[in-house]
Amino acid sequence: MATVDSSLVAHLPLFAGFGADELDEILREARSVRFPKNNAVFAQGEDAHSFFVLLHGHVRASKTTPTGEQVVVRYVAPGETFGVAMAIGLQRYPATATAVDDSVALAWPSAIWPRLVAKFPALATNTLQTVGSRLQETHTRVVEMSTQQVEQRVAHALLRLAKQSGRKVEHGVEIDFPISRQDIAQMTGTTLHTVSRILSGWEQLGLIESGRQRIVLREPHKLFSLAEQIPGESLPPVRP
Amino acid sequence: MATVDSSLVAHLPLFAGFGADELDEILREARSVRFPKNNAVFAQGEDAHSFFVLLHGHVRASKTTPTGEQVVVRYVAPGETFGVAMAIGLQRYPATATAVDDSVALAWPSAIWPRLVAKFPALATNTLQTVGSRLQETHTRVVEMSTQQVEQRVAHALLRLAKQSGRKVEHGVEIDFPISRQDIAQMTGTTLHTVSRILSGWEQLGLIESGRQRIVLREPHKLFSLAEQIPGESLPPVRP
DNA sequence: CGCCGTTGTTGCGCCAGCGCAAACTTCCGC
DNA sequence: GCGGAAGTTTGCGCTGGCGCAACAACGGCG
Repeated sequence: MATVDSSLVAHLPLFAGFGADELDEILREARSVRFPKNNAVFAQGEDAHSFFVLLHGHVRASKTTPTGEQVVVRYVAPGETFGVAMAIGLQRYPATATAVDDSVALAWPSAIWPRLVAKFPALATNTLQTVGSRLQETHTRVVEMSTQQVEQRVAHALLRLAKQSGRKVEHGVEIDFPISRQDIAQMTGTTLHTVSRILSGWEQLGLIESGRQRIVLREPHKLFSLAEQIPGESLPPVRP
Repeated sequence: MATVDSSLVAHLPLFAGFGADELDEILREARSVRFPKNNAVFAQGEDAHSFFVLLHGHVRASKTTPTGEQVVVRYVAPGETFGVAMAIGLQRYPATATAVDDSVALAWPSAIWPRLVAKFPALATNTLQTVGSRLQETHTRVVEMSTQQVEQRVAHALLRLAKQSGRKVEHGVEIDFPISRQDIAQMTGTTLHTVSRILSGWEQLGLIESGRQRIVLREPHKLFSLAEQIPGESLPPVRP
């Protein structure tokens, strides 16, 4: 297995403050793994054998309830760490990770985490910041679900996805991986029917352009004002 | 200012793995602060000057939206850390902390966190576990809000509060601090009206006993089965 | 190139829970 | 002991969004 070029990952938050030598030492312990589109990286409840840094592609983390409903926890973009169950004191993965596109990740055995952290304490503080940010984001999501209408939550979700994984295209910003109405429903706590209706409405208004598992934001700014809208205020009419 | 007796806090997760000497050294940097009932410990947006360990009492952490709505993030029980904004990379507190009862906390200046962590790396790993658990809990909350009815969410909320801060009383388990219908509504993403109706219903059924800012769970087990109930199934009738 | 599974759209009826409003109870300070 | 503030209860009407159902469009595969 070819070693990973440290210059590719040196700038990642996980490795902030590390010198080239230290980085090499850490990377020597990693293997690079390829996950074809729609394949599982790991499954909820499974023994947390490894933790990962995503290099290419996109990974969806989702939780399944005892009654079978699925909720999307987050989408992992390149450069982000995931599967850090061991670091936060879990023996098993609390969610399922699925590659939504052909993806490549670095993987370390969870078992070496304690040793790595003992030798490189900055790993712990860097991970603490990462997990802290995720806690903030999840709190934001709780606040949104508590106080906003479905339409606003969907708008926020799209804007976040575009910010995290948006790609400039001719007519706006396209979300850079396949995502269905169902996925968006599971991110925002609603049904695919409602999401479909909302997106159809927005397409009518020219705010977005969408197809099968594909969404382009044509008017991110208008979408943003809609996301912040107080229910009752209405969007200014669109010029035909 | 009297120094804190290390035996009182030695067992806390934050200090797991520390010897008496190390603990003393850390505690020497702390001051003990008293917060009367209904006083703020810190406010959302304020400079994150300190982080805390709660010794006595109960603290509510809540977030306020730009439009003025409040959402309760969590209740802090004795022994728990809170206000660790600095550790997760924030300059300002992301929420407001209010003592809901007369409370006492240890406080460290946030500024010394980097120095403490450099000297005692276990602080970082311990905090990582704590923040990780909170992330799990918050995810659970998102899943509940996405998939469950209001009644089930309220039941779960009460059970969690009772588990965390329950006190055995004659007729059941009482939540050991003043909590209003409004507070529960802000924890579960509903309105105080709906919470009031639900609690009244449960009181009729003899599941709980409640008064002003006071709730006793009389039948935690029945409440639990109600919390897990698939909507549509009904609770077995109560014997008169 | 045609079949089939997956994904998306849309109409319709219903209801859980919200918004509003008003009355009541409990607690606390003076 | 009184008055006011804070918390709670309850009725009523409305509606956002869900559940169901049927259909349409797309794309991958043989």
